[in-house]
Amino acid sequence: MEGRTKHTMRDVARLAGVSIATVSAVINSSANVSSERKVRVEAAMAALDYHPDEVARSLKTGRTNVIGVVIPDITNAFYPEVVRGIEEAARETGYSVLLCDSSEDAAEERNHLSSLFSRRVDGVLLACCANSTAYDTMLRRRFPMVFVDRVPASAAEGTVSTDNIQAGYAGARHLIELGHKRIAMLVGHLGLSPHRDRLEGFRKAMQESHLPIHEEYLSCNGIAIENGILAGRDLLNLAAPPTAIMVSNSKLLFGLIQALDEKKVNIPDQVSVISFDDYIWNRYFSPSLTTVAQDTNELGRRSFQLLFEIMNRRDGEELAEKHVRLPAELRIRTSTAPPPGHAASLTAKPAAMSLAAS
Amino acid sequence: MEGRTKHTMRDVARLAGVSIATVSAVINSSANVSSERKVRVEAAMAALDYHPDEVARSLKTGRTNVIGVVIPDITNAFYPEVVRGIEEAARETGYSVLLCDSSEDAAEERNHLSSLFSRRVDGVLLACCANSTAYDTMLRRRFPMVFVDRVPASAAEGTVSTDNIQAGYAGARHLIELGHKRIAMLVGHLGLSPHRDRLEGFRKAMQESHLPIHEEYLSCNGIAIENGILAGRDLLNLAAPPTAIMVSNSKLLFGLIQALDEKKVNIPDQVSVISFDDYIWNRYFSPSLTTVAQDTNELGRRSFQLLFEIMNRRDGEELAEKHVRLPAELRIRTSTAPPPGHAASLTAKPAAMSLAAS
DNA sequence: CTGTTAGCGCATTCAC
DNA sequence: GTGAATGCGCTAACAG
Repeated sequence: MEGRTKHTMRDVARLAGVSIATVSAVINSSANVSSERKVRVEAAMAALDYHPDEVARSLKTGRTNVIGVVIPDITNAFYPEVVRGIEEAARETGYSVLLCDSSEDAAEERNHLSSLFSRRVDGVLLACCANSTAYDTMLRRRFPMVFVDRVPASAAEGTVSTDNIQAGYAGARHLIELGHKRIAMLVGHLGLSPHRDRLEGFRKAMQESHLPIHEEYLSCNGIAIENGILAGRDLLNLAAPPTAIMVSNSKLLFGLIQALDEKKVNIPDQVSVISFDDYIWNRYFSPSLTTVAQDTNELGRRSFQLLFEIMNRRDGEELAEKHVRLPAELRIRTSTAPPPGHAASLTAKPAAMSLAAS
Repeated sequence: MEGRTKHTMRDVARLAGVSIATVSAVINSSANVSSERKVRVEAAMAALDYHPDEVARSLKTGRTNVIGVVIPDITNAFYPEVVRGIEEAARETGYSVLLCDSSEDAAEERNHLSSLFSRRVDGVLLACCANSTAYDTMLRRRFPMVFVDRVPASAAEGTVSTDNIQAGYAGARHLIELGHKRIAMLVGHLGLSPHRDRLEGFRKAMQESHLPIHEEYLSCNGIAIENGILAGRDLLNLAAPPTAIMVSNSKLLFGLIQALDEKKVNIPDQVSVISFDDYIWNRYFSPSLTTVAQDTNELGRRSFQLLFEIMNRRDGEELAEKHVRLPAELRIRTSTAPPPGHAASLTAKPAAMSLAAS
């Protein structure tokens, strides 16, 4: 075998002394082949180091067994975990993953979607970026697609996300139960459903407790570190700064921590901090970080499963579950505490770790 | 346009009133087509929402414009940054990325490699896991392949990695210059080239300074958090515990921090800690973490570029650069300090941030 | 059970 | 410049 010689089914058939169709049959176990011939074919395949050409097979069958995954930023620690879940589920089902990073850019996203379409992937998983509209072209083509995490309001079906309203609610409840009344939130970007939803949950919790929401306590300028720094500084300069801050994203969190550090503000003595998405390092911060966690791996798995259903459904068939919504889980650590000067925190002791079911 | 209707070049040709070959020519700008006909073809393509079938094209041309990327663990924060570099470089060159996660499992890696081969990707980027041998099958097939980060000793060409010997040396030098003499290292896994190389650099620096290396100061049991916890506990239980610890991996670091925390050992007053690979959160730890950083994005870009060369070289042609080695950069923060009881640290003040060139 | 045959959609000779 | 014909490697429908 000298190197990368191309061998086709013809070669295998010839060497095994059978027809091409027989080779195809043993590869796909699509028809019954006598075990004697089967052995001969397998021996020939091994001898020639033959591997079926998936490209040719795809052209013939019209399926590639590849899905496209378009995410806004793989260096955002949230997505690798989702991708892992997708990849695992896909692999178990015989699919490969074409990974595309849109860099939070709508034009790039459009290009990727178009490229994936041309490559004839069987379906697409999309976490869309702000101002994205590329997907409706795909939807109009009846292209199998599922939205993950970042879900457009217009999606009639095929969405998988954490219940972010619940997540925002759970985080805010925790702070309220600790006795906080002046609670701020670094929202992130209102054009992105997770952020928008978390704010909604926050509002809901505040209203339920008849707590005022000061507009100057809300910041929705973006999801980068820089936004966190600026928003943090602004909050600390307020005449009546908040006693607790909820941050809807880890990058914003880093910015906030930096701003807090500049002013030598102590967590949690002077201000409590709670963040979304639980990363492994959160528990190694000091103080360790209270967060509202998502099951990122499950998010990935479920989104593949839903896509799989869509890819394989019969024409016009309805989905058993059009929208998958996963529970969020509050993880209490030491970055949240009763507000300064607050009396005993007995009533504030939370009863359960998970508020998802409330 | 009712949905996902299949349109081929035939349809476009018919609508434009030209032949199939003409359509192909305008798509590939492979031949001169009169501008009048060109416009007609383009209009027809737009009207039919036609997108060339890359599968068919690949079958015909023998190239897929897809590369495979096999990494051991996408949830290891190191790899997403590498993948980002790869993806950017690939996209700029018109390639897509098929992402495979081997879960640090040699058998899984083998399956992925085999699958990628069948899918006729044009080349593969591989960060191999321990005990991996699957790649030599690919190499024997003369399959274009480049090793990234984790490089087998046997690779005759096509490797891209950080100079980890230098990295280990730089980290150890920093500790030595601070005045440390009892220095430990959580090595990770000796079957993985980055870890092995960092240990070598560590040894080199110690020997240069005539400092002894106590075998009980070295731990090479694995790269998981658990290994870090156990190794950390062992070190602290020693009669003469180290005054500085070098950790070759972020997961080991988390484990070590946990062990230190259990014993209420203060960083850097009682023990200095230095880690490899600089992640965004490292500077937000308290104390902020001194690390030896790699240029992960560049690692990705360069590995794609090298693969690109290999994929496109003429038969037997030699590579301009067979092995790419990138410099590491020491980033000094507050987790490293002179050892307890050490006199003024004037001599210990490091002169430059980057020791890469030393 | 096995072999023959006709395309899948496209790029690419070759005649015109 | 343009168009008709051939085949990339495979599957599936059919004939033996």
